[in-house]
Amino acid sequence: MDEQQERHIVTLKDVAAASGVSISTVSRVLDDRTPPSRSATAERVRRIADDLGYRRNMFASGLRRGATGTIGVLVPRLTDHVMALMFEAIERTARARGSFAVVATCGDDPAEERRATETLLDRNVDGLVLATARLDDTLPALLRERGVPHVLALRTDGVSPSALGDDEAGGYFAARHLVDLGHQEIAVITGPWFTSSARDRLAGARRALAEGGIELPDARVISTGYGIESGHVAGRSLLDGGATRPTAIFAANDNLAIGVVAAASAAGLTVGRDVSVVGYNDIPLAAMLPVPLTSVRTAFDQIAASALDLLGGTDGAVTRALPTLIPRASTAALGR
Amino acid sequence: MDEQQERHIVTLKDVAAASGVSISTVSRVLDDRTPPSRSATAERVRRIADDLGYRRNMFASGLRRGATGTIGVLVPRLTDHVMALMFEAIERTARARGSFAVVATCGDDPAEERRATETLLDRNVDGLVLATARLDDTLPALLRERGVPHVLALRTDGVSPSALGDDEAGGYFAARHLVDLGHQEIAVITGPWFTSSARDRLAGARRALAEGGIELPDARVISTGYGIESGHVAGRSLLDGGATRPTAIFAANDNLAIGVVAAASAAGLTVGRDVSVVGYNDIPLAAMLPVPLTSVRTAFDQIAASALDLLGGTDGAVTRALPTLIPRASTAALGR
DNA sequence: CTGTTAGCGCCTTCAT
DNA sequence: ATGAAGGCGCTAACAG
Repeated sequence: MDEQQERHIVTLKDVAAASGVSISTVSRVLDDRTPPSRSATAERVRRIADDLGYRRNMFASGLRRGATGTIGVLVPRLTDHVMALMFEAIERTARARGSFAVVATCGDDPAEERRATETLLDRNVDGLVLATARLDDTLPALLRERGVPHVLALRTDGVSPSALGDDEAGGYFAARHLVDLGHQEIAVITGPWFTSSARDRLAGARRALAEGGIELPDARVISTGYGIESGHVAGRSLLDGGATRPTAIFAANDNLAIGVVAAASAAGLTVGRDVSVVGYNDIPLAAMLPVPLTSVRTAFDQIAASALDLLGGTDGAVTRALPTLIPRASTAALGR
Repeated sequence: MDEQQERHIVTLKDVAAASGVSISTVSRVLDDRTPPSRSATAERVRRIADDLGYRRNMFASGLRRGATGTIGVLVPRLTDHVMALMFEAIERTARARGSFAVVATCGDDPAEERRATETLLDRNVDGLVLATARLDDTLPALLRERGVPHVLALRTDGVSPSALGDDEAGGYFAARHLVDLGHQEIAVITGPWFTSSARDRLAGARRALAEGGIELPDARVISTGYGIESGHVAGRSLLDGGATRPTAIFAANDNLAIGVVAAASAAGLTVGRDVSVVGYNDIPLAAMLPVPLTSVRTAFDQIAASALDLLGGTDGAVTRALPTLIPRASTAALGR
């Protein structure tokens, strides 16, 4: 279809020459930020630009305008399914709003986080979405000082604008579900203590248990990482406990839950019969496990939308998207 | 530590003024592409630039130089663990070589793939890594015509430079492993037929079976998607078959294998005893499943390194990184 | 609405 | 080794 050989890259000058108007006119006609003119020349210029295969040079354009139509996203790692889902949601949302999302990964290392942030800022992003916040992190404060537009996603430092899931409610739903099934011996495995999500999910679970008049001794609360391995270790320590073994476990993350399930299998227990397990986030895999996993579904799209809203917004707001409990076979009433 | 308030962004001009030299000198001193000068002024300028918190404006710089130090990566989706692993490997490698990797996702839709490619090219990437190639895809041809530096990763169209895993060898290892365990009734579930990886893995499996003098009837070969769900469906159809049921299944992807395992559980079969299952890629989850999954480990880092090598290279080469079989509990000798 | 003019910040000849 | 000058492609004032 396209016959033009793009050996030479088409610039505004070429389009101007071909249309017999000035460069500025072309620039204005092709400006996508204003409602497009419907005048005859405008139409013609647009057609010619299209025929020639003109594409705006983002460097030149970005140099001149302030903004770049790019937002930077920082996540610990994309191999964490939760982060991949979050980023894809942000990417979709950004695209729908006409911008482009670039991602950088930084593991769990604050120094690396700084470095990655600088890298993104160097690329003149219009704003930053951080899915890395620790409660003890000073990066958000630094960004606030520097006046860099930013928003925290999934986790908060308690100060900067944040687009969160309602982790307290999610934790409540999960634990309430177990209580409703008649469980009394319940344990909670929560994520790293430096994440707001870990604390809030535990707080929600505590509320549900308190309502049911159920004790949650400290020995039944384990704070650990967010990886499968952590769940495996925690699960083993909970399930090997013989008589004191809990009949139900709320893992504050599907990875943890998967680790727990593996530990249960290894201990000869059947999940959904001998022990009930609830996860969190409802990653697609949850539904496809040998024993489908009950989980709390996080509204990633809603969080992404809020995040981009807040990026534009004026000052420190916090949104909390309500999650949904998805009951599956991994949880069952006590005593079958 | 940094005391300067970056209200005003520091440019070369500022550094020049503060050091009492010309802009061009500063520009030269700070040019990271050439071996850094060790002269007195050079050292001083570098120090001042650092103190002032100077950061090169990539737009201005990119506008002037041709290159941007950015490579674009195109993947179908990051929620596919394989793609997340591939991208992270590319990101790491790129960073180690001083560039930055940006990713775009495009699903399985060729039209969307074009759009995403244009988006990346608009951002003046120095080159493109595509992990999306279909055998019937015309995008690589288009890029070749246009002279856009690019390399295909994981999958090839058979023409453009490609950094692949040795899928034929991997398929061979997987099937050979099953043959060695004494299995005779073996089925293969392979990925979409438009991917070179699906075809090559099947070809390797065929070779191993042929060596063992084992038949692979067409009914025992299923070509499907690369998702868990596809594996579940395929697994069900293979395992429900009563007497004709295979004793071992090679799934050309861990997702497929997980789906098969779920189907096996649902059919009341114990994986590793009643049926052996081999996956492919050895995603971290594979080792953590209730029954740890035997899989063929893909050398993502090696593929990433080759990909970036080929991006710089002259013309159409193909590299194939040798994978490794990782035996686990999901495969066992026939008859226990 | 259109064209002219003047840079955005940086890099790179070309002279010194 | 250094400085002066021009321009990458685009956009934002400023006239007309």
